[in-house]
Amino acid sequence: MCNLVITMSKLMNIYKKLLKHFGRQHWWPAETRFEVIVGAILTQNTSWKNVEKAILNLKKEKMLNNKKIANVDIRKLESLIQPSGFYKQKSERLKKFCKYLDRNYNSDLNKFFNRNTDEIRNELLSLNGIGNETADSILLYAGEKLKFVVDAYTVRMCERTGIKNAKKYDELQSFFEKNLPKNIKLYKEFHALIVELGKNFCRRKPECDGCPLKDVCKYGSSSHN
DNA sequence: ACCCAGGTGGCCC
DNA sequence: GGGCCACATGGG
Repeated sequence: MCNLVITMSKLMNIYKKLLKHFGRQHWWPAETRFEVIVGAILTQNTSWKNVEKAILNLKKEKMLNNKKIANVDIRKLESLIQPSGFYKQKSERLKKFCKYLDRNYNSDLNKFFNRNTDEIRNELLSLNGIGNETADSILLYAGEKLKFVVDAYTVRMCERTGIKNAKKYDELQSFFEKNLPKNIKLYKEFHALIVELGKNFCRRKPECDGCPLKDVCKYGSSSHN
């Protein structure tokens, strides 16, 4: 019981440091929840800048719409999302998702999300091209569900601060979900901040100069940098 | 000339 | 259940 309280405050301490240093991130950057879903699929192992170009192409062609993508010629879709990389598999997977949503929910995201979170999650995971992180990004940022998103930056941050040593997705996710207040806005902001941290400081080699977690990181205190 | 991006699935052992 | 690998574009 006492350990739980300590871990909670440690996590919130990290959150506060990140928020103070980077400010609010305003995630997810999208106008609709369908746009969130498209972005979540396109950004897999890809920089957001490239995804923005792809989404802009879809918008210019008025193609950012579930029924339209479900019925578009695959070559056309490939050419529009080409800047986001892996465009052949991404176009196929995106189209399959849209077809699935159209067939089973008449392309209605309200129907799709208006169910038990675990049920939606399992359904998302059953679709080709949607793994843990994409599914949870969709649940949290498009569906407003209480699901913490874990990514490679999260694993790295936890390892370096020593707050939790775990590599398995589910293990790390439940760690955050157990030790954080059940607050969707907090989940959204924390994940976004961890990504921002990772982009700036937590790369392969420790770069601790100016890092907001320097004083709680095993690389931050002495010999490194 | 590397290395990395807001990962995932397939194949092998 | 883990360790590789392909997938593709664009930026540092």
